[in-house]
Amino acid sequence: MPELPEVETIRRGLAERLTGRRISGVRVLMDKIARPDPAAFAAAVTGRTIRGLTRRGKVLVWRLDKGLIAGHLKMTGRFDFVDPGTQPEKHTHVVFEFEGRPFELHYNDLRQFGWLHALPDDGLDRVSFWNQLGPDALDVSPDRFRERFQGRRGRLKPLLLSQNLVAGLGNIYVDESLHRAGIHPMTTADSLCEADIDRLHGAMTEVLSEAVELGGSSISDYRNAEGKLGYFQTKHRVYGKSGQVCPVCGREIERIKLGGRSTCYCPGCQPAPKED
DNA sequence: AGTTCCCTGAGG
DNA sequence: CCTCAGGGAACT
Repeated sequence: MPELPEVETIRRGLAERLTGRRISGVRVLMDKIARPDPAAFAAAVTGRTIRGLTRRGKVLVWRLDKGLIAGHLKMTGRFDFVDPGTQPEKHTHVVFEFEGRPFELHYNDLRQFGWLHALPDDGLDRVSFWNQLGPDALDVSPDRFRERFQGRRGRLKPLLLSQNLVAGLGNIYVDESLHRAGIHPMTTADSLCEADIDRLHGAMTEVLSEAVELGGSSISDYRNAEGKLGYFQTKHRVYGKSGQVCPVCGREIERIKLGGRSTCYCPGCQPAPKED
């Protein structure tokens, strides 16, 4: 489940090895992963040199000398550097080869929800997902954050998950940010005062930047591009910890369903909002 | 605003 | 066998 800190960690790993490198060949093993279609993807990408990688929310963008690749890992997407000629694994869907054969890069995705989209330089704005993407969660000012949430009637958990308000948070970092801010996930945004929203922004910024520093959270099978684990999961206070004791106040962490997502919170640190 | 679907593997 | 996990699109 790569969210912002994991995608950022992967971005750094890819940038280190790929910047300045020329793609000599691409093999698409699962058609639906490569957009707009496998042939167009391979044609657009083959022979191109990678200038660098950027990120907005959970979307990775490879900047090429001509055109770009936008990619989304969804929950189980992974990039693996492997020796040239390595047999693709069961769930390897795209293989990149590079000039001089220093290594191959295998895109692996067990659930096949992720995608890689080859686009012309000005093409990102034509992808609806990009158009609707809010500002990056690590790049949004307190003022802008306040503007985006103030007065909204929805509950905070689904609002924070929706990428068009702020981009990059998933289930882990929403639960962790709300706990650090001391705000119950069912609270509606319009019931927060300015100071509450600022505190939420601060908590989110802290959680995300600490997670980036530790290389993200390795729960289930997340690895960075070098196959290494992240360590932020050791700092989780509520995510995946229902029934355990809150490290801050000692109350038992509870789990509810909200917007179809399992949601963990501490009833001590995050008191329930007044009834609707 | 809530539900369903996409997909596979893990766990009951 | 069933249910759950999850990001986001596409419904209702």
